[in-house]
Amino acid sequence: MNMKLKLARVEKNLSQQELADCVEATRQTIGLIEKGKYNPTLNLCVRIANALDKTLNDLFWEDHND
Amino acid sequence: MNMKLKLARVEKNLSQQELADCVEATRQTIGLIEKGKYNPTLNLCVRIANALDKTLNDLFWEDHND
DNA sequence: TCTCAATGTCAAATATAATTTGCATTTTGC
DNA sequence: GCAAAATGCAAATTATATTTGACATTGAGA
Repeated sequence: MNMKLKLARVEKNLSQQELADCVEATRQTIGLIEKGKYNPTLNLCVRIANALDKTLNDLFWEDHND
Repeated sequence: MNMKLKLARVEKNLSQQELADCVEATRQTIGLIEKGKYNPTLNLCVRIANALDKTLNDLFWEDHND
């Protein structure tokens, strides 16, 4: 479950459909990424980050310092 | 051309083949990503970043503040 | 020069990300 | 309660990331 992405989207008052339109993806793809059931491509991650004024790390990076 | 990735790999004294083995990918895939001719998946980007002790932003984020 | 490791490149095959379509379920506001 | 928007879900299809295998090129060292 990618909470960071979902929170960033909701903070911008965007529906999954609206975000999908912004990044030229489909609603389903956004939904799956938010649910963590997905392995998107880098380009799509970058488009999403830009659309939400975030960085890759903000949305997709987990610090596993082990 | 993804210089940041190439530099991070060379700093660790890893060949493309060795990095590929670390992240369970092929030499060709690593080579293409370094050449910027490629759109890897998020999982692979994360594996590469971890292998090189870097973050997603370190290797794959360009700041286009416009 | 002669290897040999490292890298570049190409084509074909495979794995899987992403789309499309349709319908079910849940919210939200009237 | 009702209607519409938003989200979840699943199968079939398309697009493309990744692999496999092979061969060429480059650079460093013996």
